[in-house]
Amino acid sequence: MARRRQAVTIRHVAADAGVSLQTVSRVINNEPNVRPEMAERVQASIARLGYVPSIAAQRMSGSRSYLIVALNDRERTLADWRSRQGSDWVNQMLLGGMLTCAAHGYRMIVELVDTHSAHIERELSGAIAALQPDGVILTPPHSANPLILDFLEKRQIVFARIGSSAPGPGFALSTDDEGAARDVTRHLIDLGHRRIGLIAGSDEYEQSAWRVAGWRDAMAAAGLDTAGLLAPGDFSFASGTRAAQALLDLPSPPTAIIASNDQMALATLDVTRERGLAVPDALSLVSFDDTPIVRYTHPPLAAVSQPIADVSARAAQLIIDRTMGRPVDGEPLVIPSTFVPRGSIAPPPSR
Amino acid sequence: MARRRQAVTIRHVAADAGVSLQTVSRVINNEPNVRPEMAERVQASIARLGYVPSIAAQRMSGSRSYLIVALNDRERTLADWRSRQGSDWVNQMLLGGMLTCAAHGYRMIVELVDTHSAHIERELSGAIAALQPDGVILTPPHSANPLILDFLEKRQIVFARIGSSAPGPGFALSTDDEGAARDVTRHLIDLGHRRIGLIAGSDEYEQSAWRVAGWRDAMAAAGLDTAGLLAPGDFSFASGTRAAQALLDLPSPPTAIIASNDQMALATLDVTRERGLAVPDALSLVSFDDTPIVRYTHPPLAAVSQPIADVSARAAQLIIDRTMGRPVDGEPLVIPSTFVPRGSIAPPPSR
DNA sequence: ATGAAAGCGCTAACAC
DNA sequence: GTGTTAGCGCTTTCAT
Repeated sequence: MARRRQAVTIRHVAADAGVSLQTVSRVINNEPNVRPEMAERVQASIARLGYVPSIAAQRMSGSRSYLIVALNDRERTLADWRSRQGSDWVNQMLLGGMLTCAAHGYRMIVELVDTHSAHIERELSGAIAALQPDGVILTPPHSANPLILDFLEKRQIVFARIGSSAPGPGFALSTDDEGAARDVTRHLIDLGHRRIGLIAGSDEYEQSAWRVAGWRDAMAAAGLDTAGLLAPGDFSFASGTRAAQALLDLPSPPTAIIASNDQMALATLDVTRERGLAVPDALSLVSFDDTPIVRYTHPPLAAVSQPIADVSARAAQLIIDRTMGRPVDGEPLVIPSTFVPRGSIAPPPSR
Repeated sequence: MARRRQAVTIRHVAADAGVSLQTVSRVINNEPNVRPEMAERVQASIARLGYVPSIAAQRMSGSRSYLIVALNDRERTLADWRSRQGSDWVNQMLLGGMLTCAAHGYRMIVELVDTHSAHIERELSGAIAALQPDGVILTPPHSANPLILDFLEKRQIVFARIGSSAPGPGFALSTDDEGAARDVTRHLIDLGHRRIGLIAGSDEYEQSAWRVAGWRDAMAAAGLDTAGLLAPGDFSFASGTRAAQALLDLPSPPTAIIASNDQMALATLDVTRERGLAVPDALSLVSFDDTPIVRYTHPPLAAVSQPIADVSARAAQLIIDRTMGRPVDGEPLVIPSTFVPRGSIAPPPSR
């Protein structure tokens, strides 16, 4: 194996510029107490030699590690990747996170941790100890896992919670799921729907409750009853099938269904097909997530699109700013989702 | 900002177990010259204290960095992520790569580098200097970029080339695109097709030429002419549209078209729709990649599915083995693609 | 404003 | 088999 030694070190730069290591270090880190002309000379040497600091060495000396860990749920992420159903959550997270990180010399590194693991603290602790990241971005359902939150808070690690709206330790960033659910429900009501069913997501996700709340809210505001119209689900296709069947078996079935994610919406679409129910003529259908495939189903599904890339970009930015010691607004951040109407919605069938 | 110091270091373990640092180090790295009972005692201390080595420190001392960089083309990857067309190349790469890495205490870290950049060596060099990875996994088109290959070889960095079949520096791993193209073409010929068009991919990708070769080969073996049936493309939707139009404008148009990727196949599907050509009755259509959405088009597209997860898992394994000093077979590796027949293929229309 | 010294956590090289 | 020493590349003290 090749001896791996840094080709160009701070020492080379210092020698080349005729200054001390310290001065070079100050220039690299934009620290004060360097005369402009000195700084310029050092910069020239850096450019000439093609010097890039080793993040391992920076980390070792007690400074930043320039690493941000994005913590995703192992089970769910792997299931998504294996099923190849086009879930692009991780892609969107990387899109926002990596670009923001790159702009500041940071790297984003994806870690999979099982939120149900009995040893979750050990797993997390291991990842932290090995990587020594400057910050951690939590994604649902980790964002609401008290074991993880406590651990990070205790260790004083800077972190962000994506999909959380509560204040508390760590930056909270959410996508206004309640508002989105309310808007969608209102949209359907405006189309003339009176019985609108909701297929809920897993309780483990905070979003699930918000979506239910938004739907309830809009229904109540319109004076509509929700009794029996809430079907439990867990984001899986199978649970979507069960929920859709339950809703459509109702004595007075809904004329519109909102599914809390795309997989359950696809399941619902399948159920309607089996029953010979036309979408959107006999049943309107809306989903959450807006993964790529819902644009290709027949009909394409109207969906709530969530700005995951924006959210993860903001999360990374907050962590970087905080790490750099810049003043940061720690208030919970809400980045609105958008409703994308497509062919799966229409006025209810006239009786 | 919180002072970031390792909570438990090798020193704590050594003290706890009553041995020297070196012995602990040997145990961590599974090195010889440690009596089983000693090793056991050390392991016990490690477990009790929850010790995990800092990879920064390991790197610093000239050992492994436990990092593998996966180098993807910046422009194309970002375009895929932004367009949200369900391209799951990166997901599949992470699936295979991350799991293999994790099994050996490694991490995979995605880097985006523009293969066309004038400063590509500088970009690469910066990433290497900052991260000091133990190995690099090249993806197309980087796998065939001589600037990158030379750079890595010169620096004696262990690397793998995904999508390359030529021997040479670095491990070559490919998916038998030529064989897959041959099989698909033969499949169509067996269905009765005589005029089979091919929409080629970008020249920048080695795969493009192989797919053409496989198609040519199968056509020749069946005594069929390919004159005029090869349409250039560059993997983009727009190029697919142009290519499909050119093929279908032929005096004697093909009864089947093979597109070198899903986007161009989708474009072809659109063109057929505009022209009122029924797929598969009037035209059979096959694509390469098998991204999630092609299962949801109407009709769903038959496609060549490539084992990206397997390939990246093998690539990571090769790098890790080599880094660990284990004997490794450096021969080019071929992991076959599989053809997934779906509703878009049928016998040609009878005249 | 600049430099010198010490040390981060770990492993290579060398003793014993 | 085990321990000791030196040093990786950088930043943090603390001098000057």
